Amino acid sequence: MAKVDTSLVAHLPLFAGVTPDALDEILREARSARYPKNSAIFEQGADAQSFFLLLHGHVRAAKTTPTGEQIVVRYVSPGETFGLAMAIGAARYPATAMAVDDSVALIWPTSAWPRLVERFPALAANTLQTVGTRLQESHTRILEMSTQQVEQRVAHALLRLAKQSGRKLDHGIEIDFPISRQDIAQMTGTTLHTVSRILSGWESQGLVESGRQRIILRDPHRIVVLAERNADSGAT
Amino acid sequence: MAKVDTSLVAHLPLFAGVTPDALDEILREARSARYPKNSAIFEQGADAQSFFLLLHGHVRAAKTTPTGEQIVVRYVSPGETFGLAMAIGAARYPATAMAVDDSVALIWPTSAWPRLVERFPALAANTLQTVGTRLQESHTRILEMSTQQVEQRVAHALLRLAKQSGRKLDHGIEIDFPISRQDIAQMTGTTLHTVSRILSGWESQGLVESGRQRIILRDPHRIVVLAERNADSGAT
DNA sequence: CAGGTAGTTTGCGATAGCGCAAAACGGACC
DNA sequence: GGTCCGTTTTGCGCTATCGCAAACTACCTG
Repeated sequence: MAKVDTSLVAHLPLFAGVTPDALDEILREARSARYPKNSAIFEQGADAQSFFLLLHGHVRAAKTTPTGEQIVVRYVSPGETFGLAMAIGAARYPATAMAVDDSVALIWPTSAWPRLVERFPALAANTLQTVGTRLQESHTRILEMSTQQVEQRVAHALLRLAKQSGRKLDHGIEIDFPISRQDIAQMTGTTLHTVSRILSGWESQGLVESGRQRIILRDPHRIVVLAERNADSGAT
Repeated sequence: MAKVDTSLVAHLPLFAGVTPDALDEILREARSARYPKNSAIFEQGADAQSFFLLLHGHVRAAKTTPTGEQIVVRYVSPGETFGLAMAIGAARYPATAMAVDDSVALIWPTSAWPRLVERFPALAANTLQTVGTRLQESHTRILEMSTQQVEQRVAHALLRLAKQSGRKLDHGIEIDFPISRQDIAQMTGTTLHTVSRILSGWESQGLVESGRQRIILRDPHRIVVLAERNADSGAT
């Protein structure tokens, strides 16, 4: 089993308060794997045999309804964990994970979790923190879906993506993994048609520049204004 | 400080794997308080000085936008914790908690949490479990808001309330705390008007019986059917 | 028991956004 | 360099749901 370089992960929130020796021991239980762009990492409903720490790339977690509609739960960035079904005592994955870019992740067998937590209680505390934060974000998303119009929700979604995975350009911020209109629709609870219309509108105003699975925020500041504007304070 | 009866709480998930002695020690750090119906327990944005375990009654957690709109995050039932801001490392409460019925809760100072977790790691693991479950539920709610029509969402919401806090009647299930049309609207991302129309419709079909802050599911089974029917499989 | 307040019902327009359809576009692969 | 497939754009009609307004009703209070 290839040795994982501790220095790459030691600073992550997951390992806060874990001694180097302990970290070494934790990493010895992991293996790493490479996932090519567009490959599935696990499927919703499958046995949760592993949990993951993303090292490189980007992963999309999506939930599917019985009728086949999907929503994007989140995009995972390097340094974040995913597939933590055991954290909620679930035997099966509640969502599907797919690499949207060539990606590399550390993988632990789910069965190792109870033992690791027992030996290193900080792991549970740290994981609680990140899961709690995600719960928060989830509630914010529900609030937005309940109270805002589609345009504002799309604005918020893009700003969040830019913050989380934005690559700074000379003039603007580019979301640095491939993302389609459909993906954005699935993050905001709308349709790809509506997203397309909105982006077209923004493009003609110089707010964004976008193409096939590619979005650049050309004027983040004005997008922030859009995002915060409440529904009725609009055009004259 | 009044002694809390351990036998009342020993079986709760929060204390799974905690020895009676340890439980005793944990409870010694808590006090209990009574909250009359419609009184605020804490306000969104206030310093998170305490966390809570509900013993009796029902508590509504709601989040408010800058513009004053509200959503109901959840209803807390006896045996559940709330106000766990520290779990996510937040210094302020992210929502407002209000007793919807005369309620009693155990209260720990937030400052006690790190010490308790250190002495009793099972607390962190157990809390992780419940927070994880809530995250799951949150995602389900987002999925519903994204893919279902208002009527289905209301059906799901009522069924969930009935399961969580339903009182079985001779013929039907009554939600056993006061809940308004507005509350249901805030759980499902719609308006009280639309909820009222939907309930009126259901009432005329004998699905529910309802009045001022009171709802009885008279025919849960048919409501399940409504909830699961997808949008286009409707009337002829 | 009268009056007031908070919750509920209902009608009636207005509209944001959906759903369908078709065309344009851009890459990737042969 | 041509072909093919997935993505994006755009038009157009439709409708679920909102928003406002007004009337109604149940309960609480004095």
